[in-house]
Amino acid sequence: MSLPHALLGLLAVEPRSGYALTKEFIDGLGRYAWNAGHTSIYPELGRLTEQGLIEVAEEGPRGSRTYSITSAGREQLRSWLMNDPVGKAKVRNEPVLRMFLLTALEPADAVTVLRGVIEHVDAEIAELKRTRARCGDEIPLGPEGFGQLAAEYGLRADQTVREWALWAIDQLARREHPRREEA
Amino acid sequence: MSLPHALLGLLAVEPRSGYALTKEFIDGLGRYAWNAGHTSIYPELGRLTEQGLIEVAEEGPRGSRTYSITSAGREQLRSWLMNDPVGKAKVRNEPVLRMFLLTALEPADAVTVLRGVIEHVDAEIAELKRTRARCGDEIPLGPEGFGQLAAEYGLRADQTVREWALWAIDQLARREHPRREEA
DNA sequence: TGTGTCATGTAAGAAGTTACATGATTAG
DNA sequence: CTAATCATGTAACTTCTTACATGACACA
Repeated sequence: MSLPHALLGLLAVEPRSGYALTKEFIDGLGRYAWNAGHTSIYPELGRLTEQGLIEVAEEGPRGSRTYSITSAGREQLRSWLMNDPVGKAKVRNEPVLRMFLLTALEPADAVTVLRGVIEHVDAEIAELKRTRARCGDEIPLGPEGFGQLAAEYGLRADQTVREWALWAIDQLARREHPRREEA
Repeated sequence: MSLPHALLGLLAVEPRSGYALTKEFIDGLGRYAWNAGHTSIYPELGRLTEQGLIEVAEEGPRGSRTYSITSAGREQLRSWLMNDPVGKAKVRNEPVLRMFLLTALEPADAVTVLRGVIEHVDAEIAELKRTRARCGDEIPLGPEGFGQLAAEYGLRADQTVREWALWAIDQLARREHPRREEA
């Protein structure tokens, strides 16, 4: 269960409301790392507040509450990130699962899907490049820097998928050679 | 919920018992794509059997049942893979989440973690390369081919993480320049 | 005044994890 | 005969998703 850590991490970078955090999950973290809806986020913010790891820093217009991380929260986050040194963490990645299962399809079908994958990552790559161009070369500190590290990872991950998909198409084409008329 | 599809995919490649499927999740699919324990797998096999998507092909020694996919199951899998053309699938990847949250740490701490990440992927890369060397250059059909596509993806993904981590360390070093004595 | 976005919440049900439990077979 | 692995299962608990629900504020 990493949701509380994800929230602590986001709040460590910048205080935010539950609503803002939800949006961050939808189009930031959620794409590559961890997705969550507002119905998990709000109750979790309540629990973290009870535990003294975050606190309400400000109450705004429509009953909105801006949360910020406490020093206890920062310590907790740090110990989570520094201890248990990578490895046994759990992965649940549907796009990757789909790629792995492609071998169960007829090669021709698999190639069709792979072409779709390439189209999709191409669109994402273009978008990430546009974002990066806006920020220029220097990596700012704070919230922008955060997005920058993540965006760079996203870009590289997408490019890797792209190249792998091209390689896979080539492999599948070779397999199709021997028997062209198989149903 | 992709577990049933993951099971259909594995059984489409080769009939297996629940026990064998569980092992596949632990050291195959589970690392990059989708993890599941035997306590989710066995009940799901029951449900898939009821739905006629898989069937018991053989009963072995210790009450073991070898399942195989039915043609209905194959169709179901195909339509899942071919339709909804990538995109909105859900990701929940703890290792990646950890990487994203690194910006919330002191640069020095972040670098420590990143070094650990590099060590970890180095070990994994070495292992995958050994596996690939055993199989040689040609990609066999069937179960081995399946593992091969996945292994190639794993290798490329790990190498991407490795390079990104090096890049990130460099970025963090630059941030540290201006103020060396910050706590 | 009404449509859209902001902002939060509850509740039921599905899915997944952890702990517990059992017994067969194999290798030493 | 004993430990390890094979092989499956149940039950309680936690977590997540989906559907439902409400109201404030902004803009046209």
